[in-house]
Amino acid sequence: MKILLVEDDMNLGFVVQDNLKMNGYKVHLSKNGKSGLTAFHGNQFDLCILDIMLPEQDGFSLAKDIRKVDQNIPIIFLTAKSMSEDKIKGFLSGADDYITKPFVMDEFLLRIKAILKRTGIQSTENNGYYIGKLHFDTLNFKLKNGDTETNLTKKEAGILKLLCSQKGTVVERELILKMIWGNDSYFNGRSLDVFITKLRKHLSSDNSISINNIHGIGFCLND
Amino acid sequence: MKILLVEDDMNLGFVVQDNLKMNGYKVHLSKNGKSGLTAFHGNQFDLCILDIMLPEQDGFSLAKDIRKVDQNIPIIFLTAKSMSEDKIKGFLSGADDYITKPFVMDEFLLRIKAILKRTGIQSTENNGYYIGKLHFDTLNFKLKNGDTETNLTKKEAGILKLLCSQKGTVVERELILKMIWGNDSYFNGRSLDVFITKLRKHLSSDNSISINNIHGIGFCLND
DNA sequence: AGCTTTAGTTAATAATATGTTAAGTAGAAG
DNA sequence: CTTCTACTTAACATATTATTAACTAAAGCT
Repeated sequence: MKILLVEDDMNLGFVVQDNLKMNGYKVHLSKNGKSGLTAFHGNQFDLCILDIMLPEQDGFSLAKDIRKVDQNIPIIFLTAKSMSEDKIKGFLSGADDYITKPFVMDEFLLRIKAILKRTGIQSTENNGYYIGKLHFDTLNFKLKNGDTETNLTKKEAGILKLLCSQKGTVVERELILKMIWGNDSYFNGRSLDVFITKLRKHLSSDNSISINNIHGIGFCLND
Repeated sequence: MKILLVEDDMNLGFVVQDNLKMNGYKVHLSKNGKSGLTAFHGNQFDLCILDIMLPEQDGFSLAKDIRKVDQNIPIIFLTAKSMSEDKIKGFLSGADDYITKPFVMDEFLLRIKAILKRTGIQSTENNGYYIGKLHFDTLNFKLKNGDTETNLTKKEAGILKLLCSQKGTVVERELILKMIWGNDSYFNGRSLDVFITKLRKHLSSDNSISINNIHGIGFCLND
């Protein structure tokens, strides 16, 4: 049971992290939206806990970016007491909850348990994709073709996941750069091309699969 | 999806208005706070876009007046680059966002989409147009005629989108140049004409479609 | 008609974007 | 300290797209 925790106040962050660990959860702690998003792509989380007040990118906006990739992952927001309930509820989707700071840890743990139970029933966990006759195991970063397996690296898997989630339509370069690298500069851009080459090689065992470039826009996975 | 736009610079105002219309929003443009507020009372808007620097009443003050009537309507502020981030953030409530002038229209549209999604109002996204018996997929930059597809470039697609959004009426040269090239000063190049030629070729598979020139004014897409 | 401006088209040139391989780097693992 | 691994950067080859120039055609004006 893996949790992504994004909290800029490191003091609070460590306390929560320790508490969660003590209760059997694996926790990744990020201190801003950017590293949070990167972590999200490198791992398979079951739940996100996001502080709303973050430097640079606020929690709601981070949630939005996360939802681009995973529509179903539950998100719990941490809010300051001053924030009105109405306002918060406006941002919540069905899978979400929020808790007001300061909070009692026991209550927090109950909510986590509740929300995981709630979503555990309906969650159509997306642990993989079928691409042509290959199977992409997003959980273990593996590409399977019948009985042969290939291991993908974090970034390879991250990019492929993005492409899979939009199979058949264009995924813009900018989006990939933002999601996987957290920013967008010339050199990242070249790095992305290198990864595309690698992915093409990995996918070449089924030649009905292709990653097509749309010049000046982005890439599109087809099978 | 109705937007109230308050902007005293009419030049900018019209460009933004056209862009928004092109993307499926209904837009009311006011050039000062007073008429903006009047418009707000006479209509039901889903989003307000307010310039901060307005004659007489500034955007923040206008926002306050609007909030007296509707606490939840999202507001996006247009700010000059010179304004400090701190100062702006002081005025923002949770439902608000701001964007610095000059801005790229695409970014602006993304923000609007984001804020509308956040607030639960779903936008009627326009992913394509029918032109004669062709279909223009604006998401994937493709022109489809039955089973044959043509890829358009970014600029081709941009121009065609503009023409489609105003199908049957004239789109002024000036407007196209401003929207696609971002150049609202004098433009010597003949690039636009070259692109019109290219688009005509792309559309020639259905000869009921035509891009007509209105001498000295602009172009008009018909089918 | 004769002149001037605007538009249509094509081809050459310039500017950008992408594909690929290989060398460089930094951190983890041994 | 070495080795391995994932990733980044550099370098070069290609491909695609955009702009410009040149010429032709049409429209508007006196």
